[in-house]
Amino acid sequence: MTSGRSSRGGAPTTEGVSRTASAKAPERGIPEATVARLPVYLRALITLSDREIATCSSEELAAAAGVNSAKLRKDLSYLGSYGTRGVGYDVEYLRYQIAREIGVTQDWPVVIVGIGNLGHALANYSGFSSRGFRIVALLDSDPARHGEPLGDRFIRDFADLETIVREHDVAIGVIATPAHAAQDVCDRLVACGVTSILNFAPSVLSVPEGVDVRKVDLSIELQILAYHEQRKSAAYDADALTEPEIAAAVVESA
Amino acid sequence: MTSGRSSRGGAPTTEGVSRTASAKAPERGIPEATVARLPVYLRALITLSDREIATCSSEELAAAAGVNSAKLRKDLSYLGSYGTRGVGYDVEYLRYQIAREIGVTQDWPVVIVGIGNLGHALANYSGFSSRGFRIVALLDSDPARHGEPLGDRFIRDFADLETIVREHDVAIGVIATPAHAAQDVCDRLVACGVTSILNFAPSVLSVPEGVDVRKVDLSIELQILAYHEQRKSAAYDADALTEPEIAAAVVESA
DNA sequence: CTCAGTTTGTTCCCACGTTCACAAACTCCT
DNA sequence: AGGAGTTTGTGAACGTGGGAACAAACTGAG
Ligand SMILES: NC(=O)c1ccc[n+]([C@@H]2O[C@H](COP(=O)([O-])OP(=O)(O)OC[C@H]3O[C@@H](n4cnc5c(N)ncnc54)[C@H](O)[C@@H]3O)[C@@H](O)[C@H]2O)c1
Ligand SMILES: NC(=O)c1ccc[n+]([C@@H]2O[C@H](COP(=O)([O-])OP(=O)(O)OC[C@H]3O[C@@H](n4cnc5c(N)ncnc54)[C@H](O)[C@@H]3O)[C@@H](O)[C@H]2O)c1
Repeated sequence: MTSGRSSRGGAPTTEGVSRTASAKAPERGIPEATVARLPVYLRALITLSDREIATCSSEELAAAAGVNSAKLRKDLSYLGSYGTRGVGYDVEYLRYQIAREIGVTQDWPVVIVGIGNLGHALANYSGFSSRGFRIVALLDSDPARHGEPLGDRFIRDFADLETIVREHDVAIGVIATPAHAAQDVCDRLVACGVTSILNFAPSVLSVPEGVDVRKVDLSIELQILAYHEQRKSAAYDADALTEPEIAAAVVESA
Repeated sequence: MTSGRSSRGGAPTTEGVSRTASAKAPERGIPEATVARLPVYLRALITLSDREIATCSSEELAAAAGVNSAKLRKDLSYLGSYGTRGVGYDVEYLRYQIAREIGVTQDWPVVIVGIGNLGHALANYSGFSSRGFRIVALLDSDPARHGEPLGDRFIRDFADLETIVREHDVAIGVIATPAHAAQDVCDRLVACGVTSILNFAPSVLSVPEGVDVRKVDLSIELQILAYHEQRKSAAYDADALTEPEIAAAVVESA
């Protein structure tokens, strides 16, 4: 296999270059910004699919996904040429191609660690399973919680982690413990072979090379909103000046 | 002080321009990427402060925040010159300056709409109030939930939204309803005068100019992890096949 | 077949963000 | 005071991402 060549859109002239992808190695790598948008496109396509729409233009899909159509086309071009000029994209076909590229045609086993307020909400969340993720275990270190039924599972001892990860070949872990426990839990997950971590705790995790961490931080999101909110008020308040400049500005405007 | 120009990075020559901030108006604007990191620095500083550390270098603070020290210094330089060369930064002073810049020295009233699984977790979350955000109302459209006690509040009718927003001068709203209700809730929030929205529902919200929306989307985060996870396996699996080859591969594997 | 109309895939250019590297500014020791 | 050592603030190089614009590739009518 891998014989086809077929000259992809990428580097056209630099065919059988022998040097080992010096410095710049795009090598089928999709830009991170594009990867982050593919799930959005996928969701939009599923919506169109549910409405039994067979075909759509980049303009329509872009509108549904809330992005610029040029950006959408460029994003999709990284995956290949799945559209037809003059026509548009076949919804089902494109949907499958994006799902395959992201990797959600297969099922990903996931463990959740820390079943408190947030962990309970996550465990009850149906959007998990409907998008290719299967919760194989809910783990907590608190013995008082062990055995508690939740969704279609029971809360289990965090000490069982290694057994579970091995048994189900778990690659993705979710951390929903307090911040002070997060690094420790993270280390244990990594030690068991988990290589992707979604962290809800407000703490900076350090992991070895090859392990991906993404964080979801509510406080940060709110603080970003607060920053912009403050600037909106300041706009008519006092044109956003630093304190020392205020005096000077007053003089100028006079 | 200051006043002496000192040639800021921004537009130096375009001093007292009369045109209304045409097109490019950096005008003391802090880069978005920097704004997103300031809360992380703030958290790191609070940790240092709790440990009664009075001073820190950019190197130390950067390590605590999980970023490059050059990036940290550049980020801080947008706020002003709050460090001392040869010494470092005063923890308390810098902490206050960042908090002020973000706007968390004041208290921001927040409403949460949709008190289901996620809404309950958010309502119980202590990290809200400890970071300058005060939940002034928990709203749900389901009459069965009205009056239910939660944290130090009760769940109230979504219809009360306008009264509450006016009374508390709420600028920030959190949406935790199902996706199909999100746009409607968003419109109602905006109509009442809310200008910043944090959206947990997996849907694209459209808002008028001047309203900020940030989304937190668990599924997207997991799908991004899945993408990278898939590439990790593919690396030694089959060197990344092109589409036409997939069909062949599938046949082979059968 | 040809031509007009449509829509994709790609190129080009600009803006933004990251990192390096170094002068400027400070402390401390002699 | 002066010089060695330290650390900030920033200019410049580099890389990534976004958007306009257009050639290429398709459809369908005449
Ligand atoms: N609740 C929210 O809405 C919310 C929002 C944003 C972020 N967060 C963050 O998510 C995390 C969890 O929040 P929460 O409200 O669910 O807290 P919580 O205290 O309700 O739950 C934490 C759970 O983790 C368990 N735990 C503690 N140490 C553990 C360990 N070493 N191993 C395994 N389990 C352990 C505890 O037994 C508890 O059940 C916190 O870091 C919080 O800051 C929560
Ligand atoms: N539960 C999770 O862990 C989780 C994780 C990520 C994203 N989400 C998303 O967050 C949202 C909420 O999830 P959930 O699990 O809490 O769902 P849920 O069904 O448990 O709760 C939704 C709540 O919203 C209320 N509601 C419905 N329509 C409303 C309206 N028009 N106005 C006001 N309230 C209304 C319902 O009465 C219900 O109480 C969903 O969009 C979900 O996809 C949830």
